[in-house]
Amino acid sequence: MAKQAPLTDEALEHVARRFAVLAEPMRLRLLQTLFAGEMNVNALVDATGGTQANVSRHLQTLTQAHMLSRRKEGLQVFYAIADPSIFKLCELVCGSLEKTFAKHADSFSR
Amino acid sequence: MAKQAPLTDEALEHVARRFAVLAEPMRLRLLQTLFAGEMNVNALVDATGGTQANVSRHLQTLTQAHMLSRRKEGLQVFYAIADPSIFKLCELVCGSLEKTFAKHADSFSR
DNA sequence: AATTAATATGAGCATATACTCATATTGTTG
DNA sequence: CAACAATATGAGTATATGCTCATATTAATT
Repeated sequence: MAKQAPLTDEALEHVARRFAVLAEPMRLRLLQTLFAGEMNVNALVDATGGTQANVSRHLQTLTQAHMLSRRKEGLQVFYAIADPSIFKLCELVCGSLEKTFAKHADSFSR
Repeated sequence: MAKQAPLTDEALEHVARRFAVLAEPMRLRLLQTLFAGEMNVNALVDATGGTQANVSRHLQTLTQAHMLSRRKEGLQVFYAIADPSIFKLCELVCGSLEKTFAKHADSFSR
């Protein structure tokens, strides 16, 4: 097993930034919706129930973090999940949450 | 492969909350330091270079999220990583970052 | 009991970011 | 070229959260 190299402050900020991108319910909702495959903005607006402006902004955030890819086709813009590690990340967190949930039940609602 | 069940709004908020806890450099620094094993607050203050007040607050946040355990022994309080999925989470994000970093290099510094 | 040590917490300020509304931009069609 | 459709963005407001300083709490020691 390799020894854990201490991360630089800069590296830590990058990691933190990445987690921050995932720390918004609407962005998670968008990612979850895109699990089914590529989709344009209007479809995402419909699927998530958000406003067009807000969805657009969140898509920008996800794209800048290289989590989504962006493909323009005429008037429409299609987004898709670009980083497959997102799947595993969400699985991990969900799984861990379930365990914690089972153990602590009541105290969990915050 | 099981079909992806759509998450409720409440579930999404829990997941987002969990990511948010990991979205702070100082908290990541604390977690990284604790990878070596249980440690008391003073040791963590020294290791991270943070102020006592700030470290204490972040430890509280991590503990409330069930990521750390807390053990009191006389005057001292010892914290340890309570959720092993943290290790994998950090590995995943770091690995993914490295790949993205390699690909996009310059555009990465934000 | 008084003093000291280790940790936690209240209050206040500064900053970041999510949301909305309106408008700009970009590309299509008649 | 005018009108329209899909997406992006500027400006402003509200809220959340991190940080610091000072002080409170808890437990040990003399």
